[in-house]
Amino acid sequence: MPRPKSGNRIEAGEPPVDFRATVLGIVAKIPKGKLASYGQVAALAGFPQRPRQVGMVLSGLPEGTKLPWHRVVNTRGYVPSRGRWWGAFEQIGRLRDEGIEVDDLGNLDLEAHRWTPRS
DNA sequence: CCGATGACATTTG
DNA sequence: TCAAATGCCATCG
Repeated sequence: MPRPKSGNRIEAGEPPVDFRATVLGIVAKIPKGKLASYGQVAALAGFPQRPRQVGMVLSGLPEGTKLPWHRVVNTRGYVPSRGRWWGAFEQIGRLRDEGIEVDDLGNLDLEAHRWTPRS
């Protein structure tokens, strides 16, 4: 597996941090064509007050990750940074492939595709 | 150890 | 309605 260049925080200790693992688990459960906000995922992970750390976890995701992290957006309803970030543009294109309406800026209709977990 | 930063959220002006 | 300020917690330098 690729060894991410220095700067990848995921291996910065890489302890059994359930937070990271849990968050990734939640993201992995997001069905195709659905969207979830950071606060949503954080809350499902058991930490309703830690949306930022969720972003940090996703920021350390390896390039070959299978997690549909691109389905995780903020409450505003747009993909991270609208392209300011390293690879948002490519992920935006993937969202379109999922059947989600996304414009070039990464803006999308979160409420229209809001993923709601059921007990 | 302490200060600054951050793929955010929420509240106030 | 939009823009700005504040809060929360973890990681980085």
